Amino acid sequence: MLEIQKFFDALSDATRRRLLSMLLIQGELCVCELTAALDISQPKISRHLAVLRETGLLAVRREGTWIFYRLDPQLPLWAYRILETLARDTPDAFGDADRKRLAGMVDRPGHCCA
Amino acid sequence: MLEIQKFFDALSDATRRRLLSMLLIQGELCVCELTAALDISQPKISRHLAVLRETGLLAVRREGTWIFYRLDPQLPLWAYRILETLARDTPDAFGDADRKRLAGMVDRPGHCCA
DNA sequence: CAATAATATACGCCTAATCGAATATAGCAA
DNA sequence: TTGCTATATTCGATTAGGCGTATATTATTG
Repeated sequence: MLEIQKFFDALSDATRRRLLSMLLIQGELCVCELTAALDISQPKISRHLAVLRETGLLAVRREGTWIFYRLDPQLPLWAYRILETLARDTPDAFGDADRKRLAGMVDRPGHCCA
Repeated sequence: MLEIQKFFDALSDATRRRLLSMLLIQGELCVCELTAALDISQPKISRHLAVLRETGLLAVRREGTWIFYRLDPQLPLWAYRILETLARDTPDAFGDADRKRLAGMVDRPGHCCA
């Protein structure tokens, strides 16, 4: 069950807010995509993903060596509402740049050139 | 201007969330009312009110020795939305008890017995 | 069985936030 | 002025959380 205190603790860090915003807008992403999108070291991304996972905000799926994260589909409505406001209505300087870096990433898993 | 980082820092503390919820639901309240409602020491309430004020979330009005706080009426929409979800839709164990204590308070400023 | 790629965790260090207790300030009334 | 009430601030101690670096794990491929 999602605890309010842990929920807001999670949101108090900018990296974690960027991760949540990306996942809300883009859907499922793997660690390497998030690392490229935010342009942040892999251990740092992994640690913050672990915090979000333990908080109960993220669901995980493994596919080979890749590990895909997404917002937990069972998120309570109040939590989802707040995350949606954060991702869509907040004047965040990062959102655009992060999505641009993701779009420019080469060799994205699941995006083979067909 | 309200900074996102400071906004979420403010929400990461339970006492500050309780203060914001009370002010959103009840409107303007003075420090002694908030102290009674939350049943928390006056210096602690004052310190957290100062944080919220400096963050840009609260507006202040003095009337004699009383100091009344309310949500800043100029709050950006995204911030107000999040606070509203917090105050109304969150399964918070404190909200009901806090309001009950406020209702039971005697000698509330501005609530003379008529 | 290597060797490599993707991801996760452990370790020390450092900064920042919170607390209780004590004290300071401001307004009002006599 | 003195005293009283409401509110704010300071102080020192403790604790939690973030960081970078290094290392461990897990799965795949040859």
